[in-house]
Amino acid sequence: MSNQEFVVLGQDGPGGCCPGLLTAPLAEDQAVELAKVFKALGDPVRLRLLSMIASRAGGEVCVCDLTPAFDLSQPTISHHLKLLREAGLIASERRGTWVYYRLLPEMTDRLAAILTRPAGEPLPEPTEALS
Amino acid sequence: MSNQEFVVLGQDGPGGCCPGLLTAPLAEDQAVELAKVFKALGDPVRLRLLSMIASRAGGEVCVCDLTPAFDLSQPTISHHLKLLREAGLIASERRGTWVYYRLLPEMTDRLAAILTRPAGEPLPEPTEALS
DNA sequence: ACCTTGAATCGAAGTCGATCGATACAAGCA
DNA sequence: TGCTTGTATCGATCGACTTCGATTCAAGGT
Repeated sequence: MSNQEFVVLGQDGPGGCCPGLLTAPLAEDQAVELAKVFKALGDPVRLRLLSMIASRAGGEVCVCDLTPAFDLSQPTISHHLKLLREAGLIASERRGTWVYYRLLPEMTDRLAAILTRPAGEPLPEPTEALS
Repeated sequence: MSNQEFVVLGQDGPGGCCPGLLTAPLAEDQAVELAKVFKALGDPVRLRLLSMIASRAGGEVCVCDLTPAFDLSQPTISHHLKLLREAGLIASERRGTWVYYRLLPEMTDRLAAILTRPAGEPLPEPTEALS
């Protein structure tokens, strides 16, 4: 593990919280960081992995339970889990022979906040059919 | 326009709303559909485009205002706008010589809901440092 | 020590995606 | 009609991504 690059995202200096994406033009740096996380979510396999991990009672899933749920090789699943981990969406812990993954809800919370518009958005026309 | 494929996402049969991603294991079909939208968000240029469109007072932006904001060719910007449009995130309308884009808040609202966990999530350990 | 099982890493192969220049299409104006 | 400007499409290039088999690493058990 040398030049691996993990997503940290903003930190929202004390006082200010969640610039928003839908309210201000989003600086290039923030766009690059955010895109990494969304890119991690932009694959059906990873979405299902995340969903299986997040929805598990107890909050943890053994890789040995995830791998057989897909028609993919074990290295491929491991690769996808690594991408989700580097995106800051999940964390892993080894206990004995097995490795357990769990959701990092801070990241999904942050994404949800970023995609939420601040209540009374003007909404130019209610539902004018466009292209 | 023949075999273009636009994302419609779920429709949430009458009564049930927003399965959630974080609460249930997410079926393969839904994962494929959702992944298309997140993939559209998984690029810094598209995130900035979406942000510029969404945060614009009046709700509309002319392409002629978007293109010069990037160090990219006009066909490239047009391509990114097309992907955002096919993902159901924005819509376009031609008025005379110019084409205007606006946000489709239904999709961002849906994504925000999908990423929101249902209030009292157990949260196994408060903040135990993992890998 | 050796072997077995679970998981990660390592190349390699094939596909997908971002970007460009060239070109086509749309709309207004001379 | 032709010219000009704004936008979309086309075809090609090049890098990134998904997937695999083979291998390596980690931990236990014999």
